[in-house]
Amino acid sequence: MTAVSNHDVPVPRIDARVRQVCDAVGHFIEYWGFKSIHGRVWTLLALRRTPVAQTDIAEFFDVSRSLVSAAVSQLSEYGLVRATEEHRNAPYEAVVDVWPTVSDVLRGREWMLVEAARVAIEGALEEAEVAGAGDYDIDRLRFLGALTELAQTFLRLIIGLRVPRRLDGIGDWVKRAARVMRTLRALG
Amino acid sequence: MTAVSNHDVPVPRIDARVRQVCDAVGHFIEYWGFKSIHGRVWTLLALRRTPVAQTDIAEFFDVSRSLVSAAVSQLSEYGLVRATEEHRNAPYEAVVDVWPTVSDVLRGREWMLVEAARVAIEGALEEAEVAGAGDYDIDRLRFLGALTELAQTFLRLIIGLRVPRRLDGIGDWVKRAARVMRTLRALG
DNA sequence: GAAGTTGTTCACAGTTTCGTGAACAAGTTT
DNA sequence: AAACTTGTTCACGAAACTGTGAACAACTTC
Repeated sequence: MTAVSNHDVPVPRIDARVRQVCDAVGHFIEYWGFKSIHGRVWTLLALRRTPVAQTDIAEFFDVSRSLVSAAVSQLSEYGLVRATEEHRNAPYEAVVDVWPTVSDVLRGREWMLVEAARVAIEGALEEAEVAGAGDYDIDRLRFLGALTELAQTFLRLIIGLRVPRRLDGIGDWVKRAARVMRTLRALG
Repeated sequence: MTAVSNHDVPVPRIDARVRQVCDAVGHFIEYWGFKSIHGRVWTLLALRRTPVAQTDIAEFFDVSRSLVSAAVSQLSEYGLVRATEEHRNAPYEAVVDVWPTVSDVLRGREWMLVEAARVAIEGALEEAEVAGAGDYDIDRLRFLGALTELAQTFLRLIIGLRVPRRLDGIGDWVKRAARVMRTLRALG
């Protein structure tokens, strides 16, 4: 695929649309601790019918091969992408079932953060009992403690959740989830 | 409060514990699009029984007054903190009910991101119908579209949710939420 | 096996982010 | 009103992040 032959083959218009989808997913997951390039690469692999080589990916997004190499290797570690063959130059495909990874991230990252807060609050409460609360409002501290436990309850449950993997059945899932959430909302 | 008199007054040990709590909260909210200093300042104000001046805040965290000034003014815009009097040097207190702000953030930030993805996917699907799908798997594209709608359903419901404001009653809330989440889990 | 292609590594440039300190404005105290 | 304290603004460093290009290693093809 040299420059000359490339000149004669017009880029399909669908490519531009798919690129927009990849960018949107990239932006979205940027707010979830991943990098934009990870979302873009995963989305492209998820949408392509056949596995894609790193060179193609780099060309598609107009970025360097080094960037794609790093992104693919990290996505591979996360288990979000896999090589279709054994050898080094094998093209990659997306792992469509991303929930195990999302679940792991929540368990690893969010849980640790909340747990650190809970421990700190616990320590402050003990110190307050021993040496006095000083300028601080102990009830507020207890409230924060209760909130961390609430967060941990949710995290535990969300981690155990099952998210639909295939297209069929997702409609029902949405409806049932909506009904349950309405119930939850009424309780608040 | 000069350097000399300060030398004689030992820093209460509870302060160090509270600082740890503030740091933990700061780290946590860093993953939610805010800055660490915002979480630290809000937490200190929330835990102090009386309003706090900016100079005190800066001293407490050992950061510059300029940083605190910016942080407080942004927290003020968010409605997470408020001056207790009208004049410029008034000390600040925390707004404990943070849910309206969290809700706004979700509505503003997350919704826009998901909506952008949905629109892009919609466009790609239309293009595929007109000009053909090329190398792409249309079912996968439809699946992504269904996921964005699922996400939007959840966002809509979460935005309408009520989170407890006071300490009393939070225990019940946690229990009921847990029961509902177990139900949801069983559906998945 | 020589030449070309693909993936990896690494030092580096461009940008963004975080926080500082100095200068200034606003308010307080004596 | 002079001296001091407090809050604001802004230009600026330090550090982190993103992506690049060149050099190299692993593979393929002719």
